[in-house]
Amino acid sequence: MKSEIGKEEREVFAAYLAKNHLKRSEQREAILDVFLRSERHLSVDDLLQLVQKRRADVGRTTVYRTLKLLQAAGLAQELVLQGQTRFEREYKRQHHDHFICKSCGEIFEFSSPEIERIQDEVAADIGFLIQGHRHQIYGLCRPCVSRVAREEARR
Amino acid sequence: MKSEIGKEEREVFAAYLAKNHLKRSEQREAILDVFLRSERHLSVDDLLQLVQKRRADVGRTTVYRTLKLLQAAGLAQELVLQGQTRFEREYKRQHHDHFICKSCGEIFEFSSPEIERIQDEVAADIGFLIQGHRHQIYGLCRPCVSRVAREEARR
DNA sequence: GTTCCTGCAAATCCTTTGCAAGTTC
DNA sequence: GAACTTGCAAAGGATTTGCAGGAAC
Repeated sequence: MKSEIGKEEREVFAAYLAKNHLKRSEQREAILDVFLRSERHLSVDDLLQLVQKRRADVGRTTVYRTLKLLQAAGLAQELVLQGQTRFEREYKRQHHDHFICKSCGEIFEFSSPEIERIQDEVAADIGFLIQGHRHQIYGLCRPCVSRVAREEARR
Repeated sequence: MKSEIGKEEREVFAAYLAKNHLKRSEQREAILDVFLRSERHLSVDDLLQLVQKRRADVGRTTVYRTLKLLQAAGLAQELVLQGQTRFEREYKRQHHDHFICKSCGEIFEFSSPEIERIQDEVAADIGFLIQGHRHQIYGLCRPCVSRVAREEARR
């Protein structure tokens, strides 16, 4: 079972390490495994805590260092949401952007080819070569909108 | 002359201070003035240096604190571009987003009602109430694209 | 006079780095 | 054995906070 999850990513990581004369280690594998199993947008602390459940001796420093490797290998991507740095899987995932609920912190993903198309047009107008983008929408998610509405009504 | 620039913003700031039982000070006025005169996207350091040209005794702490007030008063807005915190004028400015050139660091503004419209649609689909957004596009600006192309050709 | 501001130094928070000991190749 | 990795502690950078003295109301 364990070996099924993220098999491809594991190979990509192994290849990345090999290509750069780096070594595998139990810590790196544990971190990658936990990272791949979590579908969420993890902070360094989230990841550290999850990893430490499995191996209590893994240090925060190693998590930071491994995340850098995962990014370099194209497996992870860093986002800064509401001032918080988070990481998500990147490998072979469709590009997407984020809604962030300011009330509950929930993060929703979205993607819009139409928006991307318009971006390209705007960029072409000023001769800008796009290499990447970040698009974050803040507000309240449906449950929080309802909750706030109820609270308002109660006053 | 001096009194003409940002007259309205000065009034907004004065009103904000009054409403919150806060006091005016020469430092705050100097910071606001420098901030309003600069059309760029300033880091705290940029702003500090500019302010200190006028009043060498203004401390970094005061700049931080005043920027918080300017944000609360709706006069300034914080952006995080390429990991750098910057501030720009917000009062009565049309909403806009940013292109950032990774090579020269130049920042270009853009706005697209069409993108905003699509955002609204996507948000409506999931019942999300939009309160704000950040949309940043990274890449190379026209001059840098040309420069890079020339450099490539020379090899 | 009371309340608010200011600058400094110290404290925090997040992240990176130096290093000695342990692993992988 | 050589080269790389680890965790710790220390260093860094950015921002905030405690506080005593100074300014605004």
